[in-house]
Amino acid sequence: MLDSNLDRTPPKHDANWTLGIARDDAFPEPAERAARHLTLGSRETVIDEGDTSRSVYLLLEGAVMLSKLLPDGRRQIIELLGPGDVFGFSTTTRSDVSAETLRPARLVAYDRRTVATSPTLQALIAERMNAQLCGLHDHAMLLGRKSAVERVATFLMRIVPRRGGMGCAGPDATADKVLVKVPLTRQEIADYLGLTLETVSRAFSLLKRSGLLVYGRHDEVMIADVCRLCRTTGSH
Amino acid sequence: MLDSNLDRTPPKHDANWTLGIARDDAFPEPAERAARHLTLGSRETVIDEGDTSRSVYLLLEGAVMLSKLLPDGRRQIIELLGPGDVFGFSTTTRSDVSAETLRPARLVAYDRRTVATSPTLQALIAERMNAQLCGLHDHAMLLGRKSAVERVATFLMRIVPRRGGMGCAGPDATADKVLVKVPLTRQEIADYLGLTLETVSRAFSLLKRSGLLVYGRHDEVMIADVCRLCRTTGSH
DNA sequence: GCCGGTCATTGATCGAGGTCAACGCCGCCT
DNA sequence: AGGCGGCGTTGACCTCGATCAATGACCGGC
Repeated sequence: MLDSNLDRTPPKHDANWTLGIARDDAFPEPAERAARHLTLGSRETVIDEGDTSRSVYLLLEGAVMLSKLLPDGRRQIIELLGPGDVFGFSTTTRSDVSAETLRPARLVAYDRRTVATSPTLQALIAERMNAQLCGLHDHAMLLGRKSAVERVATFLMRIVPRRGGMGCAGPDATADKVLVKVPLTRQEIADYLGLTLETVSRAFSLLKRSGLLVYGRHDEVMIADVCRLCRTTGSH
Repeated sequence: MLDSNLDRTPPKHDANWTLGIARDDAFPEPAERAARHLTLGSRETVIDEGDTSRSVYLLLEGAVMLSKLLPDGRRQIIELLGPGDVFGFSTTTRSDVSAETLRPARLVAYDRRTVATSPTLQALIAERMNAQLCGLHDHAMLLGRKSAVERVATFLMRIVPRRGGMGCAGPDATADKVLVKVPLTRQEIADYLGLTLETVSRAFSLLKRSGLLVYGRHDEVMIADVCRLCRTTGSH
């Protein structure tokens, strides 16, 4: 299914990178040659767990989620990715996770061997892996030791724009109230947090009743008190 | 992965193994000027969560565990490391995890800036990060979706020497029975698996009663039927 | 040997979250 | 408009694992 998307790849590089880490023309020549650009819509599969792949993907724009399945169908959403994040690692030639876009996305796929020959690219990717490793450490703490409400509060803090789960107390210009768009269904949030959808729903209701949350419509939530929400994550 | 087999020969630290970067008897060489060699005993702290550090550590021999604490004291053991694994990443200059040896260990600490300037070292480390990332993916699945017995079975499979959690069904030369040394207390296993020590103990007892396990003494366990144990991990 | 400390096992009970089920809301389709 | 299907909420009940507590096994020191 990855390949079906290849032919729609726009060869144009009007790509002004979101992160400013790198621009197309700044990449080492070999890397550029083996790079495939992908443009995907919302809710499209990038790769399935077990599929053969030698690519490392760099997400330029949009959002992607990585997930794994157990043989009996239990699912765990492993990681939520934003612009600049990388994925597609594996110890074999088969992907150890599935990847699906949560909204329209642009990404670049590099051949893994190519990456190894390009120090610049290697460094860029290593830098992100580093950060994502730390994110997974936090997530392991969440999955292993936090209560349902703490998990949901942590999740909400993570999707607050420009905060990334940090800096609750800082003299932030943004108000106490933030409107957040939740790009996942309750079932997906549950699979991400190691809960059931009912428990997630109950935690939302509880936070709403406590005055920490006010519903916008559809898939939007207004966080009424960011600091108090942050304090219920268990991490502060 | 952590390897509990006592007599397994550690990788020789010749030029091929460490790519010439970490030879005990030949440092400071150009690439190694910023490398510090450490030799630690069992149960020693390498670094504490929050400590300032600009180092990346490469474990040459022994075993190390990484853990995190919540402000209220809840602990999660994030990762168990064996020879060849790396740690010490962070998005800031402060370590996001604590690291403690589980048995006598030898390791090398590289300055992070040095790593960035050495493609060889960078590649070596990226390769391991890749593998450890996949390990963390598996662990997220365990923490989010597996039952207590499945977690303990998975844990045991992970510490079976030379299997690393894989290859249960293969035409493996090793017998059905394996003697495994468990280098963690029940409390530590619990903190690794997101359980309590009592639940871990009960799971052990249950596996023993089912005939999958026979106790050696102390901290040793004889796995009586590796294949059946593997099937109770939930992953196969 | 005896004693004290640490770690593991086992039992009894409790509770957070899972399961099962009913219902509500909303967008979509004919 | 009416009906349908997907998603979310809420309630009732149950279960798995947490908690509280007692006992046991082992080890080192004297």
